[in-house]
Amino acid sequence: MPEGPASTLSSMIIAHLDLDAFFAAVEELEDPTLRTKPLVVGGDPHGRGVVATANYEARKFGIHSAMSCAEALRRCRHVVFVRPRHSLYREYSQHVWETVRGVVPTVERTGLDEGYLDVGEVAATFLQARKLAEAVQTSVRAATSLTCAIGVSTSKVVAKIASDHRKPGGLTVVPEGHEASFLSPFDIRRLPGVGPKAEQRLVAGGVETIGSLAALPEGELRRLLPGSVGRMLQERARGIDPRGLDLQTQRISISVENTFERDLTDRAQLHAELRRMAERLSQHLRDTGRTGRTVSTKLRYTDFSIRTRSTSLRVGIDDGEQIGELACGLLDRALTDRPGALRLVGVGVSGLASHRQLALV
DNA sequence: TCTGGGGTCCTTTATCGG
DNA sequence: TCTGCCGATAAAGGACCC
Repeated sequence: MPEGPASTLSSMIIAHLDLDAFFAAVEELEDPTLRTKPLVVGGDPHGRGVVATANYEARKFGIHSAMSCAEALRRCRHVVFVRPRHSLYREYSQHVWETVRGVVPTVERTGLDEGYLDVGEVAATFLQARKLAEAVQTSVRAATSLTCAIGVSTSKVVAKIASDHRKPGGLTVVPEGHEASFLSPFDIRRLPGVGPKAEQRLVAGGVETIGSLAALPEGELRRLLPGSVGRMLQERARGIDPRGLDLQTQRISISVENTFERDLTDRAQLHAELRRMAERLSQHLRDTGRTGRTVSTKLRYTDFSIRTRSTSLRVGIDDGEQIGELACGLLDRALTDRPGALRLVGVGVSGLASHRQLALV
């Protein structure tokens, strides 16, 4: 693709960076004997755990993220299972992003292992952007021994699909003017925002590639994906995505949830579980100097359907007993509306405020 | 004994005061 | 006094993402 010194660019240049099999890669660095083995970071293969990350050895057996660990074990008898160590991943992640900011200062982190870079701030052309992306890859590797894939284009959506294009470790640059033709052949599911539901609807309507979504007549689009979602996805399928980098980092809600080893019906046990989770939540609130005004309880029934009940207070709270009490009341309400055994309960708070804000200023 | 845990955003519906 | 409308906010559900 041509990427010559394209005069002045009115549009953005955005890169998307994605660390390769991040959790698994960290575990391999911590224990190099894992490097040659199929590895899954995730839950209990004999319980209800799922795969968080599989290394590339494990992927050869068809193992991938979100698959149940039991299924992963069936696909490869000698796969090694490791429990996630999130605080370790956070440390590695911080180191990575500090390194990235040394090359491109403006970054939006969208997860421990991925984020967008404002390359346009440092590069004027796509040729320069490519050099910069290579420099990011080199420095991350030098600083942390981790590898990453990067996509560069004029928008978030194209940069993201580009970073996914050559994995692991690849670099894909899609210059201005080539966005739609680059996206066109990809499977519809690769478009961010198209999940299982939208995919099903689109495929039922004969739309299987991003290009055919881009070309879909207005009426057809409205029939398959009503509402603003459809229009937005079609715009993105055409490579049009006005979103800039979102640099604000404040949490909107925090929550704790737990799937039981076996489904639970006993009210006292459920209450005890909620109270323990409320205590954890409360600890987290106090550690970070925040309170929440809205408490919600989440129930997942055996058929996987989800109910939530929530209640709002006039003032924020951080007390574990109080949150637990409210959460139990909400659980009772939900179970009155729809009785049944539960496989998961959760409790969350939103409407967060930081009560040390004034003191810090 | 399929199917985690932590989030965000959007839409619809209910409720309430003016 | 009754009714309708409007806007704001809360509550609930759904889809999606890593």
